[in-house]
Amino acid sequence: MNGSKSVIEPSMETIVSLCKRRGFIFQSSEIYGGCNGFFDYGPLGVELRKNIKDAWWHDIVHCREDVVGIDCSIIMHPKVWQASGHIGGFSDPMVDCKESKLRYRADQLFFGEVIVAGENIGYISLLENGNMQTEADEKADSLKRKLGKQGLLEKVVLKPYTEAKPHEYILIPSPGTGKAGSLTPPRDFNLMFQTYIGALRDESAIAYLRPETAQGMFVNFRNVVDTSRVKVPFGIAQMGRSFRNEITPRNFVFRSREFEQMEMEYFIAPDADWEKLHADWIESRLNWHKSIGLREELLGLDVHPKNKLAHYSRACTDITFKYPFGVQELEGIAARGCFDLTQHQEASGKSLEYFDEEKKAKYLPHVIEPAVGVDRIFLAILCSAYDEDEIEGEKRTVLRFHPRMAPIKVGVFPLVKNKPELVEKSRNLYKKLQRRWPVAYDAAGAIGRRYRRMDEVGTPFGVTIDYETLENGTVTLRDRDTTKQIRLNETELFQFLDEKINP
RNA sequence: GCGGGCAUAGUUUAGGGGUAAAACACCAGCCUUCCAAGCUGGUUUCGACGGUUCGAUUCCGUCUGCCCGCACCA
Repeated sequence: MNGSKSVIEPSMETIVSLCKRRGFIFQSSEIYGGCNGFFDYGPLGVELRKNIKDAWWHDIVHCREDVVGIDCSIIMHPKVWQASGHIGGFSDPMVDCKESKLRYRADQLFFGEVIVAGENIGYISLLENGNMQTEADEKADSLKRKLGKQGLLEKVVLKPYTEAKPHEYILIPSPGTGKAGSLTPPRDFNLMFQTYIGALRDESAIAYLRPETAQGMFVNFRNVVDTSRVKVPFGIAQMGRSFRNEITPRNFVFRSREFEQMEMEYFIAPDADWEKLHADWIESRLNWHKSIGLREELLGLDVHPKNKLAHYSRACTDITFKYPFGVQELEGIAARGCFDLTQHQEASGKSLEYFDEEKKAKYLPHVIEPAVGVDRIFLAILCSAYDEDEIEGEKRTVLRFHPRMAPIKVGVFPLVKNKPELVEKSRNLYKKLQRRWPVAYDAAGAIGRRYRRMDEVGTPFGVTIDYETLENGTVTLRDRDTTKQIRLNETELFQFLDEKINP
């Protein structure tokens, strides 16, 4: 009997099909053929999702003295995204080279016709720079010699790629490879989902769905400091939906266009030992993931090398998880310096400086940011919990969820359903349990079948009302992982469940 | 975004230019004193749109979705 630890590492196919079959996750808008990059959580999925979020909020906000929560609007002032850097390099039309896989800004990529003796013999292209005209004429000359053309070479007239005519896209060579035919037409490259505030589609009404929740904490830094008596070091936490338009959805809910983040900005003094604080948060977050049932041997750390850090980042370590499709980032813990507050202070013109009573000094705090995706944890929990074993020669599929995460905590069954006394007693117990936990009642089919149904959706406990219940009031409590049974009276049952289920 | 593969019931799959099938699952009933038992009955399927054809789920095209590489990304 396999009671303690999962050994199976399921395929994505297995997970996806289980999610569909048991109502954890459906494809969005499925009856219309699906909507790529979006997902719907079904009756069991919504419970698991809620358990993840509740656990995070409970452990990060309620169980700490130094963290408070906020909940910001998804649409914020467009200037927020200007200051954060999300609007910038990404709003211009882009050109991809299919061969070299390089991406260029269309307005920085120039091209020109090469005309010899009044006849077009081809095109040249180059990236914007100080002496492009000279470079262009050199390229034109070498093309002329390569093709062995005679006659007068005209000076190249350079135009940005944005002005190329549609028939020219396949004739213009890629600046990387020098070969024609691999450049795409200029395309708008949108990091963020764009929308309009108000009924009129006016340029001045452009707004964006947030691509991350973090900016909400920075923008509200002043408000929180002024109203909640927090003192550095302290954190502001938020969970909520974010949207990214530029990604390619892949790997089920791992990477989708609409996802839910749980983020915290932990503000510290500029002269604090940020490396130690960063390390503490990494350890604390790793332990948290273990506590909600992620398998230890599938968790890992990825320390980003200094030369690969984003410009606003001093250090970043990912907590990774070994998914069926590979080791991937689960949670990022970044030391972000004071980049964001500085940006918003400048852009808004409002002081975001914090006055430190102890130090008698004003400063912009630095920040440690643990940021994790709800959907990524969801998937990691499923992968950790999935197991197959054998009970008396029969194959069994079981989700070994931590009781705190299980969508349904207890299944209640009358041993047989054609004995009214058993049915009545179990309905009564079901109603009582229901007031405290999500529970399920099932009377259909043989008792073994009902146990297995509950195993497959990860219900940790089954309670069966049998003939002995009628005599002395005790019930059978069956454990999902071991399938062992014990007898308890009602008081003992509630006590037992309370200990196991609540953190 | 680029390249390749795939699309039949809730799931896994068979089939094939002429009334679409199996297993499991699910629902109802009977039976059942603890691990997917049995019996009876039942629900549900050719991703969408066009074309060829007397007739298309099957052949062709377009779209959508899914899977696998590469790129991008939390």
